[in-house]
Amino acid sequence: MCDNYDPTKCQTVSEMLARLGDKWTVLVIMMLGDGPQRFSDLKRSVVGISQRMLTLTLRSLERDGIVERTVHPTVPPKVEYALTDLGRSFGEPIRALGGWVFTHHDRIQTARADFDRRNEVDAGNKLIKLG
Amino acid sequence: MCDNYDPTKCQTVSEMLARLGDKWTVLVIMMLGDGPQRFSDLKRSVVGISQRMLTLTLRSLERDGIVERTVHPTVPPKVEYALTDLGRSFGEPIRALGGWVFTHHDRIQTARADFDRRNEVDAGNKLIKLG
DNA sequence: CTGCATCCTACCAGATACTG
DNA sequence: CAGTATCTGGTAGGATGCAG
Repeated sequence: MCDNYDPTKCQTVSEMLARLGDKWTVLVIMMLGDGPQRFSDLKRSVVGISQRMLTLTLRSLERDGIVERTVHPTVPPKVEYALTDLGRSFGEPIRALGGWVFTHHDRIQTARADFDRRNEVDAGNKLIKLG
Repeated sequence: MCDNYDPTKCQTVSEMLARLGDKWTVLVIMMLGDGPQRFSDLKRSVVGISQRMLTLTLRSLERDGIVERTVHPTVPPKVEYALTDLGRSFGEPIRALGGWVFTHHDRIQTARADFDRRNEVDAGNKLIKLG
């Protein structure tokens, strides 16, 4: 894909893919798709995420211009996160990918089951050979 | 996204995203997009990949039904890897994502530069405060 | 409430050496 | 040629404690 393109851009593609690959990024983006959210709201809705990971994830997304951070200098502090235009447009290809997995979910599952079954058989054969 | 859907499928979505996130999967899929390739061909074309990682990557993709493995029982051994139909169709959303990054590459880069610049300034302010 | 710093662990990529 | 087996360093990420 990157053969006849700017290698710098391919670098960025890899980076964004790696970003998507981590456990939390997509979940956070999806949550923010419903509208701006406070830090603790996100912490609650993205079940299982640690404070640290939420902070790190949001920082990365903010740096890439996907998410916008707004601090209300009140006490107690209130910080809101929202998708930028860029972030919203990023959601589209992500959803496309999610959609693909949904439609092909069954084929993937059966492929895995078949593979695992074959491997068990192979393991059995190996045992026979060894015995 | 997964709110009103089968949680099992969402699990699969996460898994596939994680798959995409790793360093080599997408590269391998792209290489195979040009047609079937032997193990050592892939090793050569996917620059920097180790034997071990190539094996692992191909096994995962084979398990998910993305890649098909054909052994020719000759000597020396010859093993060919090819995309399945599922694999080829998987390429589409991936390309869509790659395309998105390409088109928005500049915005991402400037967002990052801005963010980093702001942070340097902040760091400077902190130092002033501390001094 | 938000978020940084620190510590600690488990896991994984990479290198190397060996096998059919 | 196409793998497997084993070791090791680096890192992602959770838990905890402190601060503004």
